[in-house]
Amino acid sequence: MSFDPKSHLSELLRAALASAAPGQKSADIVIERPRDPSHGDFASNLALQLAREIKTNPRQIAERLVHELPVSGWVDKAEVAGAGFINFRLAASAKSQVVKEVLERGPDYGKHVPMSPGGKRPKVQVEFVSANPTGPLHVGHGRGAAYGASLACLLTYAGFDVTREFYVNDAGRQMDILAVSVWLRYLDLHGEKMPFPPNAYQGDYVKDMAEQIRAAHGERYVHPAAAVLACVPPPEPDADAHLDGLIAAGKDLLGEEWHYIHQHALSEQLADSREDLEQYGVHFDCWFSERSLFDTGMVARAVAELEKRGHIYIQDGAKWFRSTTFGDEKDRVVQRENGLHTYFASDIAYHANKFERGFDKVIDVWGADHHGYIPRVKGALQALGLPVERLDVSLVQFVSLFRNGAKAAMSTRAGEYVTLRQLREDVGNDACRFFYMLRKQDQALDFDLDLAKSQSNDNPVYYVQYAHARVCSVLQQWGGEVKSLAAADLAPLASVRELALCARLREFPDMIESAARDYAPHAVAFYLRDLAADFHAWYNAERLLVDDEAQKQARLALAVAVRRVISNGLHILGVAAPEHM
RNA sequence: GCGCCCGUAGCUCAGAUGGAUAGAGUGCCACCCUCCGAAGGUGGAAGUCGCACGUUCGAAUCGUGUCGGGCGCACCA
Repeated sequence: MSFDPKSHLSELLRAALASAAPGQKSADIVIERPRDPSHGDFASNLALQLAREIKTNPRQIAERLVHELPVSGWVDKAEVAGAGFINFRLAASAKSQVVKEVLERGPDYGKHVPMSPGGKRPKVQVEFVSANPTGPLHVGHGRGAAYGASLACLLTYAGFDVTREFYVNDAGRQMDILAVSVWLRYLDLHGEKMPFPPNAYQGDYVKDMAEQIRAAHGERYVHPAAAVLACVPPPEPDADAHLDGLIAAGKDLLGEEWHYIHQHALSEQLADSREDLEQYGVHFDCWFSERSLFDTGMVARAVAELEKRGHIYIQDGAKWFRSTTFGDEKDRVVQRENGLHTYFASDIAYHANKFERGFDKVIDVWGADHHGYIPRVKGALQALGLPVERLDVSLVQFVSLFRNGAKAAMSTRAGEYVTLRQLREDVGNDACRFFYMLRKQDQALDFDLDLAKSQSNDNPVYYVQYAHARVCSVLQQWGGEVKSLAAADLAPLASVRELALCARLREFPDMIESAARDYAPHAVAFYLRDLAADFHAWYNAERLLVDDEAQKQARLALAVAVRRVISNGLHILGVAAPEHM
């Protein structure tokens, strides 16, 4: 049976309240941890809140409450302080109790169990990264990936049944541009020279794919440059019309074989992203294809449903969704004049599908530049009669790269970017994942490449990992059976540092809960840094392997508990907990 | 012009539901290994929480205004 100080103190206060102020016995009781340790281990502002209601000096109320407080073996002292706070000091035994709990629950310490009687965990989906498969992932995707993966794991700890999903944008113009880019490079390899459009994909990976196709299929897809350019408008003045003309020429000349090039480019890029992410420790349960929404008719059905509900009108030959009804700044096209559906239309179908899959919560992790997109998506869900409050969008702000003190350009199209892969090779997976979590997601991040690399030894991740490795090292020298420590008598843990460390361990589940509620995995990184600091301070102040056997057992038990919580926390962040460094 | 995010120590950033003397890291200064890993620890200096009003017992936190920075306002995805 574990001991929870907050609920215990709250019960005590509830009892005191019933006799001190019966009229207010159902008031909210908040127990918080004071910042300043001299204010005790826990505090309540109950008297301050009651003061307004019952028009009495808060200090008087607090005095009365303390007087009526039932006696408890866990509480050493309850006193009135400041304007009317009630400060509690716990008995040492109440504080060190947490060590036992950590050792018993092990990898599950910090995990919340479902409160409902049926024990069913709410289903939540986290969709993140969802980068266009038109080139390598870059450092911006790296942030979204680190954030989404950590958030998903955090939510698992918080008691949710989590599904991680990647939405594959395998339909639409961007993929056609990639396919035509590959084809043009391929033609170039066969001596069919023509200017490569500046708004096509420039990266070397495009040439690599062209080379692969030549190696596998020789001249099969070759057409003379003159034939390709025959009906294509010139790049000036409309570069997009030129590019679309090239795409049309490709589809026309290649017929069914256009599909091969398109498919090859798609599967190559997707495989590359998937491998990159797996190496980064980011795993997805589901890769959801945008094209499948068209193939199964779901996009058309979604639009038809909106139409049936009277939210669609036709103007200039296009079908518009009246999103202004739901607070959007203007109405949006769902089906163009040429009959093709917009990306927005497939996104409506996609979100409707998410809801059909029965998630209690759907979380979209988007780049901050998509924030203007939120009202129209929520509006569409509302128009379809779906429970829109189940959708949360978490915006991840931009990553700006700084190299040699200057902001580096980053455009996939231009091929000027630093890939996630390069970044990982430079600073390492652990430092990379942790570095991203050192900043709140809605805060713009300046990633100084030179600094990240040169300071990699000062990176906070090593500080945390070092605490873990130190415990491992001590245990090795001790040479005893770690499991036996679960039975250790914790009474010798009495110093200020030891009890502070215990309090820190006690915070872990609360931290998980609030971080999960706020979708804020960065809180885990900050917590770990604090925990490691408490541990290092204790380690330097007191020896663990002392002669006194009881003392040694208790201290080792505490050290093992610290190691366990560090490892659980690092696991959430996708960072290794090494035994040696 | 309209909308969203942000403004906290020299620098980089935390600060849930409003709470007590606003905190870390880094940089700077002074110290600590014959002793479990010094990738560590101890102490010090460093602040008008952009600014101004307002709400109240109490505001970095909530409201209004204002200044400064970022992003977005497609029949692209």
